[in-house]
Amino acid sequence: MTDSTSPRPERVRFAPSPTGYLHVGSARAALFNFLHARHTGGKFLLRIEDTDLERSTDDAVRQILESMKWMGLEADEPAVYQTKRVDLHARRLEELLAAGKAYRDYCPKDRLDQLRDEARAAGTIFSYRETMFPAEEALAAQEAGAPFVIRFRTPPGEVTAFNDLVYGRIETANDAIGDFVIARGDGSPLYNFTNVVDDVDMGITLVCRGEDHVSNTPKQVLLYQAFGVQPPRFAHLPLILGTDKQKLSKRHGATGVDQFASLGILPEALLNFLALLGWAPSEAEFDEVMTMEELTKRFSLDRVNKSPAVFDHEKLMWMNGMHIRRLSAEELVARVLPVLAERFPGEHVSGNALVQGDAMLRGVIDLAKERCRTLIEFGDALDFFFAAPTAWDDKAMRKLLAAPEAVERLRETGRIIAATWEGAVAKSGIAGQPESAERLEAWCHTMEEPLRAFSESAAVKFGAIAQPVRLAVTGRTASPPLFHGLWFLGAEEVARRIEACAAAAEKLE
RNA sequence: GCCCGGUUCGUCUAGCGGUUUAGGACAUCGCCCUCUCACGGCGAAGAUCACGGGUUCGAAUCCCGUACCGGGUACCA
Repeated sequence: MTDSTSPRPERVRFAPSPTGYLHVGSARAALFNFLHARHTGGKFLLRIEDTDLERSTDDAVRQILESMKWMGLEADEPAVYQTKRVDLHARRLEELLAAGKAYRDYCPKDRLDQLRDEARAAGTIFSYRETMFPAEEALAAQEAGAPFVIRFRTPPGEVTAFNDLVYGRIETANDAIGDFVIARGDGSPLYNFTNVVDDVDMGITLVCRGEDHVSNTPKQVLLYQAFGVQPPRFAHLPLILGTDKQKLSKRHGATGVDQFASLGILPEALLNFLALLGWAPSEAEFDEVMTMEELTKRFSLDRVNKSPAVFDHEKLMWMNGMHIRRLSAEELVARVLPVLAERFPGEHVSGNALVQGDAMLRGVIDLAKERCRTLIEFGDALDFFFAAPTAWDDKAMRKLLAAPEAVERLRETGRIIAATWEGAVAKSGIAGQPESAERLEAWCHTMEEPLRAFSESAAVKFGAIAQPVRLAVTGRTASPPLFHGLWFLGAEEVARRIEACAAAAEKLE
């Protein structure tokens, strides 16, 4: 069995241009490179392509680095900054010039535009050749010290091809490529050139990047040939689209890695989701929720799809919930705590009267983990632990507590809870802290018994007893398990909230 | 315009000439679990495999054309 991607340790790189935040499409390219490197036991490198001084910013560099770190996709070697390698680029440029593989082109811009227009009018592709600018004019321009660019002298008549790991063999006629510009008039090198020079210098063996680069690839292959080196292998990745099948952009919602972080998305969930956009393991049925270890083990570039994929935000949310539930209790607390601290500032988060200490916090967070799809949602689900409700769901109030006998039943329920409390503590062996889930469980059962009895004697369903209490205590009809919540809140607080709600119900109109 | 690429349930996908009444996942709907909401379990609905021609005993799978979508067409990356 020959596997084209597993045995040889590969040196790959992620090469973003720092013109903004890290887009999820780029993040996926980074991820695929990372997975491939790990899968083959190779190296994952980072190169900042900042040769466009107009658009590159330090802030973008910082932001990209931060996002990469957040995702855990850190490079195995120090990041390479292209602007710091001007000497190397200049040297390579001089080599090409000296070998006659590149030349100074003096054709003025308006002349170029004219040629382009002519080609378009004729319905053919425009590809520049040095013969298009008469030699004598070029000589005159040179002597006059006119501006020029440096172009690669593309061998005419040939076909340049490469075998893409994803798209297969792609052939391009050199005459459709033409003599492309590799350096600006001021001598600063351009993308296709620096890309090749640096990939050669960094010993890159496989280039994996977005599909928008396929048309650049033949030019790069030509450059590799000009330098007399074997081109790396190539793998291009299909684009990520929005729900309207257009290229994913800001108007589709979050597109930046940093935005997903602040939405309460776990990096492992984002990565897992992104991995499954355009790639799938070989089994027809498999658990889609995977760790990086599992992804690394199963990942293979030759199973990447050719067609673009729509970014399904709903599925990301589901996957995030799955990853939240798979986190250990300690890990979960560590992730949720900052969210809670920001949402409920001050002494409330740890050591206040309602939620005391980390053990309490941990217990309370655990109550919500099955109902939260993002870290942010923990704040929504647990808000009543940090402050008593100031208002109760109006629809529920009218449905549950409109009748005077219903309000009286709520008060009676409150009295039963208060009366049962201490006995339940004693019987369950639970003290001030939730030392064990078993004891808390026992406390809940002991508390539940007399309320069950009450519902029977009152000839109402148990829900008719529990729901009003839930409403009183949380302000809502949906919450984490009621009895667990009561215990964390404490007897006095529960009593206070029940009375406040009952009083409000009486004023209902 | 020209060059290149893509097209399987709403979405992500499995499928590489017969094992397919096209499998799984998200979302949707129903049932179960149940103090609510979730989680979990079970089930349903959902794809004339873009369309039209071929090749073949046989095609979602191979070939050609058309349509639609996308990428590129820079002294950007």
